[in-house]
Amino acid sequence: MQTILIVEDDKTIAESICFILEKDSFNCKWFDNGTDAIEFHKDNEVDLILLDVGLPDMSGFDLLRKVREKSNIPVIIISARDDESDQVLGLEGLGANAYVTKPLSPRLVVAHVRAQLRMVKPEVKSGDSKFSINHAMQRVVFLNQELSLTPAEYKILSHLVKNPNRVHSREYLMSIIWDRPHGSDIKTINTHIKSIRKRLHELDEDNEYIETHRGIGYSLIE
Amino acid sequence: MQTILIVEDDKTIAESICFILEKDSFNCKWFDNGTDAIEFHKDNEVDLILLDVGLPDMSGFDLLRKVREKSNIPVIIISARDDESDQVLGLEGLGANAYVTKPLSPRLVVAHVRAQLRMVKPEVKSGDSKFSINHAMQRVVFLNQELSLTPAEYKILSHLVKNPNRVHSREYLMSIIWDRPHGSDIKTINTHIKSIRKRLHELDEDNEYIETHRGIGYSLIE
DNA sequence: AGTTTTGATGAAGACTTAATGAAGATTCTT
DNA sequence: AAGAATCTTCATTAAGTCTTCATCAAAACT
Repeated sequence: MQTILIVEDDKTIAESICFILEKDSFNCKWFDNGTDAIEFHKDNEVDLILLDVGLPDMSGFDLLRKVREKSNIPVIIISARDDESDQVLGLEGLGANAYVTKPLSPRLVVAHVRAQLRMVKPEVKSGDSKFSINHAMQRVVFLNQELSLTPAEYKILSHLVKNPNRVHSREYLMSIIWDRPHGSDIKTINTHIKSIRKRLHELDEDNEYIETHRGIGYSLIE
Repeated sequence: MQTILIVEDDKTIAESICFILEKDSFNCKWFDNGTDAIEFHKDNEVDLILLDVGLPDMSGFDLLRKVREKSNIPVIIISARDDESDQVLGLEGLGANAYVTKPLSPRLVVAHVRAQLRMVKPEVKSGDSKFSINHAMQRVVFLNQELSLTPAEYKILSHLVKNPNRVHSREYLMSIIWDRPHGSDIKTINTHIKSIRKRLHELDEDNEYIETHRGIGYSLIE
């Protein structure tokens, strides 16, 4: 059974979506504020989040940001605002996966949920890797030792660890660092990679874990 | 490099989307009708389709249906009609992955593209050929070993691997290397082919995989 | 065969891209 | 507001890649 987290302060909307989702045999958890939702997400396995951007206690985008620090699950944003810049900000900057605007029909929402869940990766077991992630502590563990990383370094390295053996473009890695579109130099990534490599070298002098792909970006080798 | 297929009969829209996607280092292929697009999709590796439902020769939904017979790649539907039933039909019935309505901003489209591709499953190996492509690592795999290639070599060889047993003119191979018109010598290709051959010989001394077609170009033999 | 055309080859130089170290700007803390 | 940590930029150096060129080899043409 897959669990959908609904964060929506309008009780009527939330209930009707819940109703249809549960009829569709999803497990459904509703919160009317961001704080509780984050708390729940921290400690429970959630497969998808339906997120209203207009919440009483925090912006939906802030919540999305928090969620993205921990996981890559699909997030569908519900918004009353049809304003495009919000859409781009949510989607591009923070990795939301779809966008629906109010007034919304429960059926359409369910269609989106299905569309997203259809393509979620089966989780890859971390197994024998030398890397792992301590979500709760915001730390990357390397050779059983916790690395002390700056926020940007953590964001980059944890993403590489979650998606090893594939190339990530500088543009993409940049989008991981920033909360919002930010016009700074793409070469900044080189510097962050440099310092991550330095920290890894301190623990394991011989090996090169982060590979450079000329003209494209970087990858982490397991 | 990931390939995006754009099926859109409005040239202005298609070009502006292409422009931004290519700046974002996607490979972009545009068709203004469904028939050609299906043909291309049949023979080439496509990572995502941007599909306008209002096409001259067939309904976008028909095209989506055809595509779904072959693959599960993400499809983003572009529609002038904001009518909900169309959305549900496309999304739910045929497995489209997202929906944007006109008028659309190229930036928003790109954001959707990224959001979708972020969660696509790793490619599955194709089978009996001695060549395959590791998309995620931007590497060509030959006899189960990953070739270390320069960007230009990768572009050429991966194209040959995707389209084996057919001759590719030097002019065309050049166009694959460059992002923009570039006035350099057509013989440059000879040199790139030379170094690709050299790398292949290191792994398999006897055989000649890349065939020269005098006065025309090269082909890869399976 | 001899001539012409086209491709292969190896190597040099131009060019592009990345790594590096350090300084300046920004943000966060106290 | 001061100080520390972090992020970004910059200049320099290093490495890798692309293109060109001269020469040699192979095929096509007379």
